[in-house]
Amino acid sequence: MRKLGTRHENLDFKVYRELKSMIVDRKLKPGDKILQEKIAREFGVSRTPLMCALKKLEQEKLVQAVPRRGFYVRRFTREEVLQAFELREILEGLAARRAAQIISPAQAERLRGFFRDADLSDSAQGIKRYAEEDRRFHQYLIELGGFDLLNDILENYNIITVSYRIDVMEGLVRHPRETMPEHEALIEAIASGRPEQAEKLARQHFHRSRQQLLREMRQEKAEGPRRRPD
Amino acid sequence: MRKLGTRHENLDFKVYRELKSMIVDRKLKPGDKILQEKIAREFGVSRTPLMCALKKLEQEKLVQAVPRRGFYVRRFTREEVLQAFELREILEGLAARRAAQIISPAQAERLRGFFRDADLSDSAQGIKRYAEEDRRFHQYLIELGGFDLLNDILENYNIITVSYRIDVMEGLVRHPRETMPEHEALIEAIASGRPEQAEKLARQHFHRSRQQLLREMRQEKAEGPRRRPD
DNA sequence: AAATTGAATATTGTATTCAAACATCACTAA
DNA sequence: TTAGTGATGTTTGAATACAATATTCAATTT
Repeated sequence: MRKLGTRHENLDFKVYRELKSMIVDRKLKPGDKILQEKIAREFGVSRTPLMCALKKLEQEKLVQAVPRRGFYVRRFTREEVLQAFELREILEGLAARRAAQIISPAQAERLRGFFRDADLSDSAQGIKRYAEEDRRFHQYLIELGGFDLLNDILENYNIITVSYRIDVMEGLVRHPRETMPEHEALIEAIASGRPEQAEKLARQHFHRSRQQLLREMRQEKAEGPRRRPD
Repeated sequence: MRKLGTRHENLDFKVYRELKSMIVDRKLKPGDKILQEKIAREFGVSRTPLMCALKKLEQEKLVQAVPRRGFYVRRFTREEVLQAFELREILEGLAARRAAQIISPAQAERLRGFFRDADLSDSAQGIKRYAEEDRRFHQYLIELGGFDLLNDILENYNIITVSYRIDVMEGLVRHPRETMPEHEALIEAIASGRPEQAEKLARQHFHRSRQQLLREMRQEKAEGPRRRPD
């Protein structure tokens, strides 16, 4: 006695998902103006649900609304990317700790399966696969934490997506050969139920990536900051 | 050459703010159905901007949307309140650390002004004032951290609002006489620029509140869980 | 009486419409 | 040439309109 309208999915949500993936997949590029009429026609909906979807994306900071002028795909600043990493350091640290506390044997087995046959060469293919596995791994880790609010936050603020917005190595900040041992140690700490160790390792993992990112940014800045087209 | 439409504030945002404060102030109570026609008439707007505002509030989890049935004011579960505290423990810990790193003399002075002439008696008036000061203090602390993303998250997820949703002592989990010394120590650690100490104290502060909350919840459950009118 | 049906009514989700704000561009004046 | 001005066309923000779905409640059946 409660599965009435449930199943039904409103148009605006579909539009929201579609648009979001277009932005994440770079089909819409930072700075692009969102032509409502055009997108609405493409999606075969009116501007009403599109507008709603855009407002949602605005809240997530994927698009920027300028009143009376329209919506633009947002560009993340260096500062924001850094902040995303800083947040992940503590939030995924927390998730790792909780995961280690409540993990089931079946989950531990699945967790240990990650990166099992990773290709650590420098091939483009290998890097790409590793980057994908990296995302899946972190996603699963957060899931394991069972912290709904945390989950929502990371999801809605695209914290993770932002983290892969570096322009080299498929968004990876460090080379697989460097992060692989860290992943293995973290997996083992969680799978074997050692919360303190898991949290420490997760934080270390992000901390190192953040330091690396900082170094790169400083270097980039020193080399002469390219003008971004406003 | 960029302050064109800026200044203008769309209707849906005004409606959003108005509705949000109605919910936070309990003019709309958990479980209440939101009658769009009625609210729109009251606010003197059409349903279009109201709908948009409701979608925003849905994303923040202040209201729940049931497709084809409407929007309802959400009730926060005990679990959610606990999770809010758990998050604040680490997020405000981080904010405190950063605040201590970058605080200016003027800010330090303002910070030291908090709770200066707090009324620590048991009078309803005193408790209320203290609760208000508590909110302002934590708000300022987060501001001082200068962590925009963190700010947004705490704001948008109503993490702080949820924390004051306890039904006793104006939402305070512990008595002012107990928290006052903790506040003082934390203020001093930040104002005098001791990041590690500040983070430790902030986390301790929340940890204790969370433990207290847990105790109360267990007790309440043991005494017999009251049916909530569903 | 309790359950079921189904028309009447209300509400929702979306499309359409419209006025006001903004962009564009040709034209004028310095 | 360049800055300013106004005519013209777009785009936005919001109201209204409307079809689909949900709710209500009286009438009917069991």
